[in-house]
Amino acid sequence: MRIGYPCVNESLDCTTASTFRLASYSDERVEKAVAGNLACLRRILEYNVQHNLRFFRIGSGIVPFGSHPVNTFPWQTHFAAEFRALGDYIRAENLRVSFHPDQFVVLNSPDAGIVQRSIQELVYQGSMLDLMGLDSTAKLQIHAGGLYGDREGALKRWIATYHTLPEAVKARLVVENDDRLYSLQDCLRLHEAVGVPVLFDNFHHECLNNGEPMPLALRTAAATWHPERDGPLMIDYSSQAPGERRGKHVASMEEALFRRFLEDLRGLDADIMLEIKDKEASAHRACLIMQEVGMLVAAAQSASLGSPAVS
DNA sequence: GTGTGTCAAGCAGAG
DNA sequence: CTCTGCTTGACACAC
Repeated sequence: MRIGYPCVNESLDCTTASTFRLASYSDERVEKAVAGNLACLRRILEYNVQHNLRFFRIGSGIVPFGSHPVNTFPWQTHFAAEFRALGDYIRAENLRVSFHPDQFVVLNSPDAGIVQRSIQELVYQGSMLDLMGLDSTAKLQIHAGGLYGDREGALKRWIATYHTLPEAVKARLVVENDDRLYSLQDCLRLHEAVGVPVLFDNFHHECLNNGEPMPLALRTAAATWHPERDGPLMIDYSSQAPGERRGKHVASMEEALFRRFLEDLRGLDADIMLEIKDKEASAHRACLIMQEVGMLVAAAQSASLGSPAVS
C-alpha cells in the first residue's frame, strides 16, 4: 500500500505549474517553464521518498499548452533525459504516479471538437508517463463526463469514443466515480463494456451511490483492476468539510474517519490518494496511522526488507 | 513591490 | 441569465 497526495507540495518553495498566458506564447517560455517544473517535480518526489509518501498525482501543467496546437516546441525530445531520469527514480524507489486531466477532458461530449481536444490532452499527459518509461500501472484518471439529459446515450458515446483512443492512452486510462452524475454503478457499466478499471473515490461514493456499503463498494472497484497490467486499486480518499456545502473536501484529515475507512478496506491492497486541502500534512498523518495499525512498514524498514519472507 | 482580475479548454445546478 | 465549483494556482498588468 502506498499513501499520496495530489499535485502540490506546500512544504517546498517550488511549483510544477509554472506557466504563462497564451497571448505571450513563445518556445523559449515553454522551455524555461518545463525545465523549472520538472526540477520541482524531482524535488517533490525526493521529499516524498524521505517521508515514505510513495503515491503522487502529477499536476497537468508540467508542459504549458501541452496539448494545444500553439505549442510547437519539441519538448518530448528536448527533455527526454529529464523525463527518463524521473522515471528511473520513480521505479527505483517503488513510487507510483498518476495524472488527473482536468474538467475539460470530456470523452462523451456530443461536440466532436471537445472530444478531439480531450483525446489530445490524454495523449499529452500519457506521453509524459511514456517518456518516463513507466509501465501501465501509472494511470490517467478521468470522470465519465456530462449527462446531457440522456444518461444511456452519454454512456454509449463514452464507450464509442473509448474504442477510438490510441492504445497508449487505453492502457493507462481509468474512470472515477463522481459525486453528482456518474456513480460507481455507472462506472462499472463502462468497465463491463470496455474493461476500463474503476478508480474508487470514497467521498464521491458517500455523496452518490446505489446503496452499496463501503466494504462492498471497495471490493467491487478493486475487481476491475487487473493485478499485473493495472497494479493495485487506486483510491481517492476524502471526507466532508463539517458545516460546509455538501461535497466540499475537508481542510485536514479527520483521523477517526480515516481509521474507519482503513477498516472498511478489510485487508484489500490499494494505493490511497488523500484529496485533502492541506496536502502532504494530512498524507503524513495518514502514513503514521497506517504504520501504527501495521498496514504500512516504516520508511527506514522498507528499503532493507527486500523480498517478502515466506514462512 | 503589492493587489487583483483573469487565465485554453466543460458541465451542471444554484441563485 | 449569470455565477460557482470542480485538485487549484499563477500570470500580468495597474498602481
